Amino acid sequence: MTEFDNFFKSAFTVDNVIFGFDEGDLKVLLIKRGEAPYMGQWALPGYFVYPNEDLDTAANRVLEELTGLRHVYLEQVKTFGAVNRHPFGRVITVAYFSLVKINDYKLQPASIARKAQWHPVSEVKELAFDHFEILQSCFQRLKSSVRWRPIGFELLPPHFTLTELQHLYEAILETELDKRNFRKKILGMDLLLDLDQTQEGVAHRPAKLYRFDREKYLRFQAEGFNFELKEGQRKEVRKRRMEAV
Amino acid sequence: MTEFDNFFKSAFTVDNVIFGFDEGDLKVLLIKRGEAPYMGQWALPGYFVYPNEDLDTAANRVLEELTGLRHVYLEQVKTFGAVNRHPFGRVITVAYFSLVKINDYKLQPASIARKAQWHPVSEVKELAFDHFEILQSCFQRLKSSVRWRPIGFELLPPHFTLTELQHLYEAILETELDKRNFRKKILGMDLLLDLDQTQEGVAHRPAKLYRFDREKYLRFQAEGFNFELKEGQRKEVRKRRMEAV
DNA sequence: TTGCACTGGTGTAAAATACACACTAATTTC
DNA sequence: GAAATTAGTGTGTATTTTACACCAGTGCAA
Repeated sequence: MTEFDNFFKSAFTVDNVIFGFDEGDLKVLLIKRGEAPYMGQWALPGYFVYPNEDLDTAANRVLEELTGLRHVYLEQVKTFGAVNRHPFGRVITVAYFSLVKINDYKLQPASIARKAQWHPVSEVKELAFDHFEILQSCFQRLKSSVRWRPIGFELLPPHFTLTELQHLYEAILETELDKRNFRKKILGMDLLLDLDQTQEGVAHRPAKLYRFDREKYLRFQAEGFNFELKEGQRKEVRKRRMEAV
Repeated sequence: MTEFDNFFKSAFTVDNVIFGFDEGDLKVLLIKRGEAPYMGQWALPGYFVYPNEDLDTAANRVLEELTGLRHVYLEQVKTFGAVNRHPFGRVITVAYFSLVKINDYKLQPASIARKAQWHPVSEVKELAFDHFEILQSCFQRLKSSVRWRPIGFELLPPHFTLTELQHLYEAILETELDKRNFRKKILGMDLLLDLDQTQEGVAHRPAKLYRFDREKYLRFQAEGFNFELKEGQRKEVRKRRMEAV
């Protein structure tokens, strides 16, 4: 028993914004609440942090229980602790986002029980607690992270075409990119491995398949190489400035 | 009494990395611990979050108790919750950084009692708990924030010269900037108000004084204007790449 | 088999930005 | 009035971003 035990303690949780990419849409995995408060509403998956658990571990656990996936990209974003954010008492929550390849994802028993479902990010309008705000923070963070590090690949299957990759970036950045400039930039980073394979079963000229070369990325990163994807930003700003006039 | 009360609860705190700028050095306000654990060691100022307090409020309170300052720039950075980060029990801490003008800062009774002292960031080598890691995260965040938003002004007195501003940026970014390019870029942002005054009491040609035009900044920000300060980055990367070879 | 629908794939020129670089101007001090 | 010190200023080159349009390969249907 130390002086410590006299201080106020609170419940604390992690909430995980699980992003996936499918059918050209950026999606987020939500859960239909089966209990009060906010019964029947959609919410972010989250849970209490156990006493013997680091924060990252807890976030990974929440993710794995739902999707069965481990070793996926996970990033801590922000902590939400408004006094009244939970009607039953003080709960502080650490928000994470993670990136999963939807195809890898096998519905876990837990996720069926918890009625998990993918929702296009752009169509989510309302969530339990302050989860909508949390979602927005995480989406914002994903947007800025993706410009600096090639984390987009985490959302695609191991083999993908350049067009798929571009659509992914467009979904995340909520903008349109120029095909030629995008390809120039991405290929110029020298992070893609040409697999000498092409798509099959498509009713048009098949595209080449690539995979992300993680080893090369790590080597480049150590050398201080810069992966900034600037494209579309200046344009965006200019557009907004015009609109403002 | 709800189901809630059965869950594990933990103590949680905020820690505040208070940056200041003085004598050309970026500094951080540290406290000499007067109690176990880590008695006698330097630590970041921090305290428990009260039951009726939001996180930002707690961070502001910690800051005000030490410096007497309110309404300064404050940014949440990251939450640290490793199981054993505190020897007396589980403590989760939310790290913030804040930017204060050292000249405004009046030593508060509380800060004298707590033996607060400014330390050049570059000379801090070891801190209590995981505070060194926290400091590094916050410094890193300051570095990247300062490239995107003109928050540097928060560290300078209301009136300053361009050279002072440049030294500040150099201290934060840990690099040297070219005088002419820096001035071109900063003045081009059109955020500085020329005060038609000059320095006094200096033994050389006196410099013009400027102040930051916050209103204009807010207006520009609303228009989606971009304040990126890119200078020095490409150079840095290239240098590091050379070294790596 | 031919043509249509569809998506894949490619280069270049103009504009904006980043970078490197060196001298004159104004003031104090001795 | 000479020396010392910092303020202030402009231009050319390299790099990056941007805008933009056509031919190529495949499946499918007529």
